[in-house]
Amino acid sequence: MINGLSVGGGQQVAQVTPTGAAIKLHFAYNNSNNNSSSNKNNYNNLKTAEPKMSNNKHYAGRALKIVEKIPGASGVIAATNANQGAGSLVGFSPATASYVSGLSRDFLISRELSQRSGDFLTAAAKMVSQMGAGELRWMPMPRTKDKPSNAEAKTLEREAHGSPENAAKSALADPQPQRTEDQENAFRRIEDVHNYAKLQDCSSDTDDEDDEEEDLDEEEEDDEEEEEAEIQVQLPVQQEVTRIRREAAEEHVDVDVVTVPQPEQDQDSHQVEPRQLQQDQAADTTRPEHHARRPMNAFLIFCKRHRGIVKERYKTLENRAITKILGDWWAALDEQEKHCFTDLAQQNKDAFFNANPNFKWYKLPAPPLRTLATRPSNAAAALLIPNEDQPQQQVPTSLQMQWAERGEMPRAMLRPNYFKLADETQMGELSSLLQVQVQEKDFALQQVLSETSQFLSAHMPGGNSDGNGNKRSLQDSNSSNSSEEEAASGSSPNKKVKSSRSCKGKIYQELVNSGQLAAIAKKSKARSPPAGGMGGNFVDIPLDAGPNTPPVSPPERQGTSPDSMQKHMRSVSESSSSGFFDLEEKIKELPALSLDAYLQRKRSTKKKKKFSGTKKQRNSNSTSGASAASNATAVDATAKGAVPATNEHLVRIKQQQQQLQAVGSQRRKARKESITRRDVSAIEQEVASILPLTINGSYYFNQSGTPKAVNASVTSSSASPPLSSNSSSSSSSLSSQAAFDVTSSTSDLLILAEVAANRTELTKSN
DNA sequence: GTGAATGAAAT
DNA sequence: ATTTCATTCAC
Repeated sequence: MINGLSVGGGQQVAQVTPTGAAIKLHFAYNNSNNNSSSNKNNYNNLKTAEPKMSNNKHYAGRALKIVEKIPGASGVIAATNANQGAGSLVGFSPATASYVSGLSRDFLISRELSQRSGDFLTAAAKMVSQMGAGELRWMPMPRTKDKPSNAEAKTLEREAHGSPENAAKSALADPQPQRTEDQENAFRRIEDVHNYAKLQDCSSDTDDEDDEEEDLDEEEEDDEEEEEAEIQVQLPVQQEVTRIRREAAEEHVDVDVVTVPQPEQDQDSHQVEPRQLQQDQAADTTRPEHHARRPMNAFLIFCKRHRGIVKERYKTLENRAITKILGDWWAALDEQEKHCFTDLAQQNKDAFFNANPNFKWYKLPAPPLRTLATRPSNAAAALLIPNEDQPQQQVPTSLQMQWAERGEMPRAMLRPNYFKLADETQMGELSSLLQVQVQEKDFALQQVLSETSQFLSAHMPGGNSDGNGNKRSLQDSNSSNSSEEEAASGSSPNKKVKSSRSCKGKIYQELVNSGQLAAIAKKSKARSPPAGGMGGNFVDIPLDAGPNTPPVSPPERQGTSPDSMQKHMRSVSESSSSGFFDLEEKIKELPALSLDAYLQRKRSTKKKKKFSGTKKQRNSNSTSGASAASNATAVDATAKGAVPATNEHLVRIKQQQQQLQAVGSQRRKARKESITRRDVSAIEQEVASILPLTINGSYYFNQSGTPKAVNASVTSSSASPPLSSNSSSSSSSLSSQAAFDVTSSTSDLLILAEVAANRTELTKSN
């Protein structure tokens, strides 16, 4: 049997929008684990089912999909008909193609149904014959999903039309169909579809469709019960099927193609054609429509810009703790300081909405949560990892993010594609159509690419320079898809270009050459003088400064640093793709605020507060009690064991801390229980238990005590003067403050983090 | 209440 | 493999 494609494999869908002009191809790769093992079974017998249609009119816009499954290949192919007779595309995944002996390896066909029905049919017939009717499936294109929970789009099948299909259906349904009949039926179906397409004139299904589709979402809602059973059976399969976006309908011209690479696929496929660009765009296929992500607000931008900085300094802090610090830091900023962030946020927002006029803050079913894997950073990482020399940890690049948005995109990038159009000869109008549509956008892209290619050829003697800028560009384009904006709006669907890491350098260079990066390059150079001495709060921190990655000197970046390259690339690509608003880049460009300045400020604030007497106490009750314990200063203890460097650091922090005190934001909510074991609170507790800290001028007490077994080392540490040398030590107020917020103040956090870190190290050493 | 970024940790 | 968390902000 054809066991199928791994469900997890990939999904590919070709969709033609009703309007003649609009052709939408969607290939989605289904990353999500395919859960149900049952899927396999389902695949084993592909059946053709008749799609149900509640309304013809709805149906009108809808294309039928033929889904095919190939052993070993996860690909699903869907063919849709354009009702209007515009064109329908049928895509065969390479794997499929190969599978079908009769077809050429890369056989992808797209054509207008009406005009080239013959070819289409022929191809279909071949497929059928090869695969057996059982393997063909008709599917409606609706993008409905039944539940948000199911990330995968589920396609409901609907009746294309007509009764005749039932027979066919039943036949097809038969698990062990006989070839001839099945084939016959399949063939017939195709024909019907074809005819239907011709007849139908759906002018536009857009809005209506949506509604309709929603209805469809509920499987059970369909009137026809009869088919229910079968549908359900197929359901799993359907799930796998990529959801096609309807958006295309809205945008007639828009061509959206998403390709999902299949593992096996060969590479040669990368073609330089515009389509790939398109593919990028569609990336998220699986996702619900609005996949554009909300624009980041000022704070998030700030976080993005500074998280790495904070993290670098407090390596041991948990991300959440860092977030807290960032929050606090943010709160400490004054309007002016915030201005650049707020301003950028606003710009971004404007650009975003510009690009995605239809974006709704709250959209339909919320898109499935992004999983770690799908997260921008991760996704990118995954992609990049293979080659990456340097892990890019820091700020997820915009590319990553974008990829993440699209989810599957990355893979697509990696594996060049899968969805190719058939030979141009065969493609006929399709390609021209695509090109036309894409043309404009591509143009800009092409320019950039060409530059890049030139650059490459000039500078990269290595095999890279294929001389064909296009290719490269195409690849790049695949990956690229940038900004959210694009995704949703489709405003610049085609353009997004992102390069896979291999091209980073090139891209970067391109950008530089093109002048887009010039500004950046300059900046970086400017920054190069490490001396940090900018007086104000702003610090020159290399953008990249990530916890692990040492700041990259400008030269490096330009030259070869993969990371930097990547980032730049990204930004470049983004910018080009997204209408030139490159948030990522802009964020990088933003001056980093000085953490020290912030700390300083904190101190002073604290002092003031101190004087004032009570501070805010927002503490929630946290129980974390630190045991009263000893007086030894934690710091010292830790210091001993700890790495020297850390020590100093610690000390410094202590001091700061002492002074800092006041800052904690009042607004913070009580901390929720943390799930993490080693979460900040835990750290705090430990620390507390171990050392009676004076934080923020007050001592922490534990109420309940249980000092945790502290490391011997720590304990052992002699009591040395309290952290603070100064005022803090004092005391103060044991009492009231004693209750420190569960969420320790940021400053406390910092200290605690240090301590914890040291402690950890000590432990290790022990 | 949601999700935008982030990434470790929990599930 | 997914969800939680911690933050702020805009809806």
